[in-house]
Amino acid sequence: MARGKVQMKRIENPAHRQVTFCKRRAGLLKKARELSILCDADIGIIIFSTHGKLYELATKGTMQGIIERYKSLGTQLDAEGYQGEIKAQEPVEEISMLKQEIQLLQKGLGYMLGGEVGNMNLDELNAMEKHLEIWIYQIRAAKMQIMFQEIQMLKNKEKILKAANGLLQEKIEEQKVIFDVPPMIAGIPYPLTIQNEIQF
Amino acid sequence: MARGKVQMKRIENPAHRQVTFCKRRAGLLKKARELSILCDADIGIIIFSTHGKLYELATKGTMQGIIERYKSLGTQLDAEGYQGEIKAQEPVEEISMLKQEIQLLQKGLGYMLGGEVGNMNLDELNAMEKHLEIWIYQIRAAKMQIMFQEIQMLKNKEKILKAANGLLQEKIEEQKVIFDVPPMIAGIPYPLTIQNEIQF
DNA sequence: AACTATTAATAACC
DNA sequence: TGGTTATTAATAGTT
Repeated sequence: MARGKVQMKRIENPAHRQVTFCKRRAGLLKKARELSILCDADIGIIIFSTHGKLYELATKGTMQGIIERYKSLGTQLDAEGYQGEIKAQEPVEEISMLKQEIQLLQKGLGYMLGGEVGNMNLDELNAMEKHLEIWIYQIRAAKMQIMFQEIQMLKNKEKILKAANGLLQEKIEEQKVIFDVPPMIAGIPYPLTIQNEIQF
Repeated sequence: MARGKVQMKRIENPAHRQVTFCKRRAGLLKKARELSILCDADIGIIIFSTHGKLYELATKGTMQGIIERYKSLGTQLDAEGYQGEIKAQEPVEEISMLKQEIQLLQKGLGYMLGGEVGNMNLDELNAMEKHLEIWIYQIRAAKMQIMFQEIQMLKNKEKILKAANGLLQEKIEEQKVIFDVPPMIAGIPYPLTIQNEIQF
């Protein structure tokens, strides 16, 4: 659209191609944002450059959200059924999702804190902030859950071990009574008096 | 781009909005195809209209392929780096600091999400975002620290209890040998075979 | 859906 | 990279 019509084929000159990629990519994303605002559409765009660098846009929620929406709709149309559930039931899946969220968060922050802010209006910034909040919440919640689970597990272990210790002590006492054993010299440290101190 | 400049906000007239959606959607997809051809980029676009209708474009492979590529890249980047050094000062002081940060964060969020954004300029928003980032980082790091400490403590407890159990068992064995006691009928569950399952 | 008067995007150049 | 400008491309309002 300027200084001569362009042929619709791959630009061979790498420098030229890079410049065009930059400019047209910006234009495409702008058009997408405009369409989303004007027509209230939810749009997700993923762009991989020749050398595999990722550029993305998600106009309403997150890319993750759009992909899930896409898949949920896709599986309706397609009997093949893919892997549908991204609902993070499996730990591995959860961790994967977490990492994605973190990446999104970082990307969003980078976008905002970089020089691109000048091109965003207040509504866009507002939306970005809401996303931020959601992302943070999700990340925090997921991590908390994992850690709480570990704590719960360890507490259970402790409980079981304490109970086992109790039984063992009882047994020793029984044996002492039955066989009238004199107390051992090398005393065993009483297991219920563990200090809540942290040792590294 | 024609017969008058357009306001960047949602078109309220439904018929008008629908027409614009059609035209601009076509334009967007055309631009995407051009970018893909000219610059050899792999592009995926997902569009959901207001009423949930799906439009999509995948320039090279399938949308599925693009999504998988996107996800693999997302999970590839590891979220290391928050192992940060929060100087474990006095617990009370730390908690107090934490509370202050949370208060600040909540205040900031309330401010931003409460519609006051209109009165803030881009620089102010930018500053607020940076604060947000810092606050989140600090809160997360501090919480992590506390939880790691608890986990560490519980692991130590477990270790000590296991050791104690071992000693007690040995003692029982000794007594069995010394006094030739027949094995007890009510066996004690072997304490080192605790499952890593979570009980609530 | 087709037609244009305009605006928006951008190819080439710096 | 990041600007400028001559042109082309997209499209808002209209028919």
